[in-house]
Amino acid sequence: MPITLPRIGGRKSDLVYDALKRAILFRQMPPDHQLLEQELSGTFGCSQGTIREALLRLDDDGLVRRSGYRGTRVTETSLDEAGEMVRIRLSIERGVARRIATTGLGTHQDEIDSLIARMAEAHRNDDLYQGSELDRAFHCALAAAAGMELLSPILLRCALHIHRFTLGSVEVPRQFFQEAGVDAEHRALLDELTCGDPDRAERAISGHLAHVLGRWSPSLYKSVGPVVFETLRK
Amino acid sequence: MPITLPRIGGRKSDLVYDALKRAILFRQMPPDHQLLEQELSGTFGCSQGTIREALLRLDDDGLVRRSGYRGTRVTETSLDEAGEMVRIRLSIERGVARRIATTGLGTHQDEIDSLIARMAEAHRNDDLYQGSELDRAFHCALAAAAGMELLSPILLRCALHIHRFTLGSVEVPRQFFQEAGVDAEHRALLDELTCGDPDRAERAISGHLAHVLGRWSPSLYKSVGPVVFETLRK
DNA sequence: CCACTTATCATTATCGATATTGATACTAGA
DNA sequence: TCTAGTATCAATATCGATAATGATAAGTGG
Repeated sequence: MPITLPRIGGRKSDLVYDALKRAILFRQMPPDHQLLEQELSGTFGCSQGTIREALLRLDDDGLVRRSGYRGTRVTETSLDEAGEMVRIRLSIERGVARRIATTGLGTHQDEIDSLIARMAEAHRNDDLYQGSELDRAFHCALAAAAGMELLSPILLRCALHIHRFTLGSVEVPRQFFQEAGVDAEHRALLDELTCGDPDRAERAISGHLAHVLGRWSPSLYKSVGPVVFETLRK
Repeated sequence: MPITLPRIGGRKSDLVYDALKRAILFRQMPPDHQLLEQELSGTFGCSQGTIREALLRLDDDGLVRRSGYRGTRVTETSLDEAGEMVRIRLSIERGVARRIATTGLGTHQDEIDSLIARMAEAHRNDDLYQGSELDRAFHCALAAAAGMELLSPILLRCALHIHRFTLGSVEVPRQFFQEAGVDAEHRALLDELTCGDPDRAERAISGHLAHVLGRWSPSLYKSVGPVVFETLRK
């Protein structure tokens, strides 16, 4: 019987990246907060180069801004920009939904099922960060299943900034997050997506995004405007 | 009189990044080509860490795919994915155009003028790579002027992959590129954008993208479908 | 012959030290 | 006092060497 030991090893830069990302998403590090490579290398007990690698990734995520030789700072966010992210995300995911409706999930079926399960798990454990990571991974996997892998990074980025906005300005009651429905909701979404009808699939994904956003951040949802989620692409 | 010397210094990783990017865009390194950090460090005469930094950036651009401990390879491209990039880009730029129509270019005026001038210069020198870099910077600056700076990276990425597709499968006659009209074209676009009428601005940017794409890659333009460029957002 | 372990190899990941940069405070001369 | 030049400082950027990883080939007991 294979006993589970605490995962030792793995890339240190990943740990640093995750820790910093978490801190930024939850506003423990507010916008404009400065990050020093050497200081962080002390904090995390690793070398400056490892910190640098994590910071480079955060920079590409748009969570920090690096200006050569002059330091690294946490970026700002705004309702407007989050709104734009929502619109782009919606546009991408509509296309993804339509394509999945006709081609199915292919080899990504298992991966996607597993992601839904792990998301439910994270929700049970009340792990917001893990939940948001998995949610992004889930939608990203849908894009991959639709054969739009080059779009995944864009989608990932949009979702990340949306999550950053919603997590940073938490208007969310705890019990919502623990709500058992999250699991069923994703499975229902998946059923609609694979039903074979593009219009129905598109409506399903739009509805899902509207529903979730409306609960997590009513202000952002309102700012984008409900009508945006209702119109069909074609 | 300050004599102009060849720029020495600057970040080495930038030089490496540019050189590799160019090679990928022009298909001197085809999809699936493997890039070895140590070999490249020899080629470029710098350390492995510097190469790594360049490769990380290319990875974020989506031009290469790094899989930990297992190597770095040039990614694939396809007509379908390029088409998606075009649609996303169009969607973003329409929003940018509408906003610029109402708010103007603000402090970005000079920067944008300068970019147009440098683009014309690159065209005169027949420098395709520089031309494409500046074109992306131009559209990116428009987004920034519209106050959508978080969108810039996404736009940049879309444009990059579109350029990669068009540059990689050159159906382009040389004389087109040297055509004097490129400069005037961008200035005319700018005039339309700042005319104050959102609908007109949106039509202008859509027309510009359709026009340019149609000349650079008729097949991609056709694949996306002309009608996509015609419909108004609102 | 086969499952399972071990060795080897190609490649990336990490480290600690040092070089470079850009901003700012300081200083000497007109 | 002003100003050009210089020293200092807080940062990142780079380097060369070494460690860790994953894939695969080679060996080993059954």
